[in-house]
Amino acid sequence: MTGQGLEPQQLGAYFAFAEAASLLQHHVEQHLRAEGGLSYVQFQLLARLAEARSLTMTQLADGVVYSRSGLTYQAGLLEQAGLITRGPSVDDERATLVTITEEGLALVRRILPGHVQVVRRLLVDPLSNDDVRHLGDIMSRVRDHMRAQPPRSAAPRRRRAPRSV
Amino acid sequence: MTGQGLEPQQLGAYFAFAEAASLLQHHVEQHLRAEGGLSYVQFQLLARLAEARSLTMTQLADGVVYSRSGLTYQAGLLEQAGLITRGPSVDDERATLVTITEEGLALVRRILPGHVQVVRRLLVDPLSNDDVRHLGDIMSRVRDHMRAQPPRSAAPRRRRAPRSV
DNA sequence: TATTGTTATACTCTATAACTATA
DNA sequence: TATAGTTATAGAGTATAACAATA
Repeated sequence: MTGQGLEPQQLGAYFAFAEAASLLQHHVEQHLRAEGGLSYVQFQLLARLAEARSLTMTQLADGVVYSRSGLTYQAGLLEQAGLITRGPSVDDERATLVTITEEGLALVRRILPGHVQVVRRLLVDPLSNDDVRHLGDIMSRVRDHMRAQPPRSAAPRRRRAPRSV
Repeated sequence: MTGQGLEPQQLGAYFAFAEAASLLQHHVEQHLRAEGGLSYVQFQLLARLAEARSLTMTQLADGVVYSRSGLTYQAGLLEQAGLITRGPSVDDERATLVTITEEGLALVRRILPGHVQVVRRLLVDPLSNDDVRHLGDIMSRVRDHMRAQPPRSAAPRRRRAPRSV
């Protein structure tokens, strides 16, 4: 049964979680921009491609971007910068296959160590090994639970409520 | 000693944390916009004011917004919408005192239950009481550790690296 | 001199709707 | 018909720099 409110402890956990995530993201973004001229989204896209080498737009979008056109926009920037290329897919001629270039790989390799160091310094250092294990376990479950929820990245096309403020 | 890389387990915890935070934020934003026509930032500002009634711009900015002008912009919107008022401070005539209106309070009261329910459904429900306690503890420590790091909200005024992509 | 806040401006990013093409 | 991707467009948001006023 999904109850009503939240206990103070639960609310506190939520607030701490939200602020920690916001702070970490802000620090990481500053580092990525200063070090590689990339936004967080751009870095995530490149990091995925660094592992997979080639992905379709839809595969690339999943979990990173919440609209199709948003990915097209970012892919356009990354292609202009020579970090990726886009070409047709042989399996499915509707699809666009995105491939990381040597320059893209080089950029990821150059930035990644510093990125990891920021994460270590801000997130890992203040925690014990046990904490980190717990955090990974808890967050994996929460993530999987949310992934199973309705709205996903490039899936269905829905409306949007207007901003009233 | 702050070491070099991160173990797979540590990296996994970071990825799960980052994705869970992104997903939660996205769901919460959708709810806030649909239910109250507010962005997440706007809701955070109002929620703070609902508790404190009155805060200076600097106090209000802390932990929510990372630039002064960004807060001025948001405060302008909230004031236009009749949710807050801005006036001079008696203690410090440089300061602007932001006060939430009855309408602002009513809006927060109307939205908060649904907001809490989203957080419960997505973050709290898949966790045990023990998990939640752990999460709160871990995140509080991480948050405090990051708060103690150099860059803070409306503090010093620094440069920004150009976007190269 | 340092701090508080605003303004002007430029830019990044996101998302909806309409469209093309292939499955 | 459904899916993959692009384009056009409009709007929201952010941040830097320059500025005015008070401490």
